Amino acid sequence: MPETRYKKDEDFNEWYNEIVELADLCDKRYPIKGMNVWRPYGWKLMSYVDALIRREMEFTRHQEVYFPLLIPESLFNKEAEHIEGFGGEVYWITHAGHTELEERWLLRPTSETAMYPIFSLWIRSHADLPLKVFQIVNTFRYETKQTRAFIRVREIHFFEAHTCHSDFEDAERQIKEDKEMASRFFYELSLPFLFHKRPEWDKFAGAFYTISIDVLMPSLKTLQLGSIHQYRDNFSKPYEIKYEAEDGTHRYCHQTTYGMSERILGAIIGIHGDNRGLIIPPSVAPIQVVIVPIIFKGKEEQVLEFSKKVFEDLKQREIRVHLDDRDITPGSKYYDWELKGVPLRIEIGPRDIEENQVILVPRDTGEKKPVKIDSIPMKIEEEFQGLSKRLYDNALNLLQYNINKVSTIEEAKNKSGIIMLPWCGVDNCALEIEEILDKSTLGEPVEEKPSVENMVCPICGKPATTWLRYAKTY
RNA sequence: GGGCCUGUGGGGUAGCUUGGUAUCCUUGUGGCUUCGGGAGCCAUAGACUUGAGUUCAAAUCUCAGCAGGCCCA
Repeated sequence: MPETRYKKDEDFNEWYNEIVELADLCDKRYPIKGMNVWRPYGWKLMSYVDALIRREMEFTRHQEVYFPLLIPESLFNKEAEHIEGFGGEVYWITHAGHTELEERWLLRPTSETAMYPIFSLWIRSHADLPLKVFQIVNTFRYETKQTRAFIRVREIHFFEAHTCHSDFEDAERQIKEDKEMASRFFYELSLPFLFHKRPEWDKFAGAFYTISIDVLMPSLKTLQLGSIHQYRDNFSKPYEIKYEAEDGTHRYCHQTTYGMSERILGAIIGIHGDNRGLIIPPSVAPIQVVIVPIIFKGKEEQVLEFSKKVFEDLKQREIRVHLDDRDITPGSKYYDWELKGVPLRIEIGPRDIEENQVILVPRDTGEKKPVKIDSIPMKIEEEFQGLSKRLYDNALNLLQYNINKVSTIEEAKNKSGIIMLPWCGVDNCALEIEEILDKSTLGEPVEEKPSVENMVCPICGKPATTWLRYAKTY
């Protein structure tokens, strides 16, 4: 039984490295660290993830824009904390052609500083608010640490939504909408996640507060898949994004952002995959159904014709279907498509044609199910839902099983995965816990807030004000 | 930020200690027979990470760069 050289549960890191290239997602041979080539299959997968994002953006009335890649240094420098936060990982352009530039330009590490001067031109009155735009672009961060395909890269495939509001309350409503959006979106991808209010010392550079979206990888490290930021008026002041209110006064906007990246692929690969390859949720699978004809000598025509009929029918129903008529053995095709994570396979051989049926095989269970020709579309729908549900449930088990709610350092030391401890609210206490446990702070739980009544901070012994989660992170 | 390891056809490798001849598997291409879980045969193509040094001679030894992987902060 051919499987990956490295096993997922034995050496997750190596398994991950192996599979991203085997499955034709990317090519890591490009000679710049952290800049990988997207291969057609990987890019297609990303584009379906993007399509899902665009659908959510449409649904929540955001408009797509595209801002320039280059930002002049003077614009970037307007917000002090922001520069501080990103300064060390910015790529600079100092020359153009044969001349040295008078003012340096930088490659966007994110687009606040490109967008906001323009927002200040666009927004005149309260009638222009809320402004809700997004873009899906490449951003650049000079990573000095170890890079990893889709998880830590230097050229990031980045989704960023930016909104401007008349006041703090309206910005808060936006954040509520973002959270609902995230819940729908990640459910479609069968990825259970946790929201965290990030600690003061780890929030986005310039934000009032930051909410992270974290998933748990099988390595028991968490992977942050998204960020939602409340900026309040931290950016609108330096960038002068003001509007005239109904009463004629001029006020600064309140802003939010929501960002995600190709790390979503990292999570899909890492969480759903197995030792045979990827398992891609049907919602984003480049190929949702692959048809493998079983061709016997003397019956080639018959089998191919029948297969084509099924293919055309499914195509008309807007199922992303592929007919694999390559001249290689069926078994070889099975392995191929399993590696690429196609959620459903249909086998069609002479025996099936006689029975007026096909064989349906879901990627995760591998169970072969005969299905009468008329009920194929219905069964496919059922199998898609079944597969998505199984992926979700497995991931949810992994997550829930590895959240450890404890009250003392001693208990915490014996646990792996995500640790929950009571916290008094003082930064230094949490930082000390990070040190002792050798984990990073994820933040406070956001959705469900378990009671901390009678709980004390395990460091200083003072009454706890909240729970705080810690984990090893990517 | 610090430390360790690695770089050989498209992919995976042998060879490196002890300098001289590059091994095997897979893949690609053309052909014939096959096809319900990686088919067989024949023919054919394809590599020593880059630079400098040592040497009659470097895949092999030394140094540096680039790239990849691991561990620690």
